[in-house]
Amino acid sequence: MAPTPEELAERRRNASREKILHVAAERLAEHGYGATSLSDIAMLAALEQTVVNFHFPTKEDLVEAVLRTGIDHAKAAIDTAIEQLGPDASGAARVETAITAYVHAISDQHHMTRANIRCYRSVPPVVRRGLAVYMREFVETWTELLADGRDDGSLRGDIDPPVVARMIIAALNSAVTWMRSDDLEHVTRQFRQSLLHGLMAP
Amino acid sequence: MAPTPEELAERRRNASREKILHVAAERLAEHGYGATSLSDIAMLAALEQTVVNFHFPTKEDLVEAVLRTGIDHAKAAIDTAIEQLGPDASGAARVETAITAYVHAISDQHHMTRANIRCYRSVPPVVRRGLAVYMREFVETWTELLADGRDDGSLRGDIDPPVVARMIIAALNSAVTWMRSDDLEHVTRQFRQSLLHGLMAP
DNA sequence: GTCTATAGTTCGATAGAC
DNA sequence: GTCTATCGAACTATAGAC
Repeated sequence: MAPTPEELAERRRNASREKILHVAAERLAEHGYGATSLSDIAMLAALEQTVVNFHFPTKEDLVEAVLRTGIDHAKAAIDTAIEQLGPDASGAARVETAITAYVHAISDQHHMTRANIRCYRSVPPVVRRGLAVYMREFVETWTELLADGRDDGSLRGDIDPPVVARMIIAALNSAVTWMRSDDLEHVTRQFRQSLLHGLMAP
Repeated sequence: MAPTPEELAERRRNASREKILHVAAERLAEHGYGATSLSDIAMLAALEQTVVNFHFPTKEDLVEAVLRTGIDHAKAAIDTAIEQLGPDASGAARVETAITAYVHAISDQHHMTRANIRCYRSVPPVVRRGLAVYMREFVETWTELLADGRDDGSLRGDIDPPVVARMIIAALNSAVTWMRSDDLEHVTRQFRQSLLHGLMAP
């Protein structure tokens, strides 16, 4: 059955919308919130600036959509990796897997996740409030992993999960600033070793 | 001897300049670069906006001065603490001391250091370039501490100092976002234990 | 849905009097 | 050194034609 004119219009609308989200993520990840204007995004998407405002009434709406998707992708990457580990894995093994999965998720080509890491703190308060619940859930994913490991005896008994969770996330996030793609495996290994086994000589 | 009119003028100039630096640091640390206008700073300093431009020709000049001082303070805090440790301390002991000193340096009331942590990534490229050499030195301080510890056998032999240095700095920096002043000692202890001894159960 | 034109802000920076 | 007045640039958002 041939698509109706309405269907064609919707496809075109969605195509523009997706294109905008994609280039916005690249631009936000690369240049940050303040240095990303709607005109820049429109130009990179080969559109007029007003078209961007048509799809996203305000800049805040657009940025929030990008960053929220970035959080979802990171969370999904971790969840998937842990599921593949099976239900009998220790807490320590799951934390190790989560570290690997997350560092991979923030490497090149995951623009939305990188945009979130780069821009979350510099975005207007309205946007941050809209994202707060998703970020909280993300932190809680790590907190629960750590608490499970502490309770099953595979992790130290004296760690404070909420504190350590935020420390780990920040440590891993820093890699977006300086990690190159050919460093990925090396950096991931350093992170796993340092965080799980510590810096002290055995 | 009574101060000459020139001396009085200079004192007044320096007082305004210091006041501007102080309130700018508070504002930058609290609201970030994009949400800090020269008018805000002027208002908080009980001055006109043009006076700010008199002391600092551009916003970039002002922000760079604040952030540079913040880096210097952090570096000085670490150097002082390590000196007090004496020349015979192991690399591991020095890293532990540096962690404690740095977390204290980024707690409340150190507005310039907190401004640097909060704003370094969102500041215009010109400013970041002006600060790059100081930041590099700061990272190298940590890199050398880690390399010393690795070489004297107190730290693991397989750590990659530049990678781990940046990881540690990011991990500690994250505390500015969520640490409350009554958490200071608890958080510092968690950081030291997690980073030095790892998360795994012994 | 997209384009042209423009309204309406905000902000950084400058000129000149005192 | 500080104040008054103002310029000019950049950007978000809206109105209306097609």
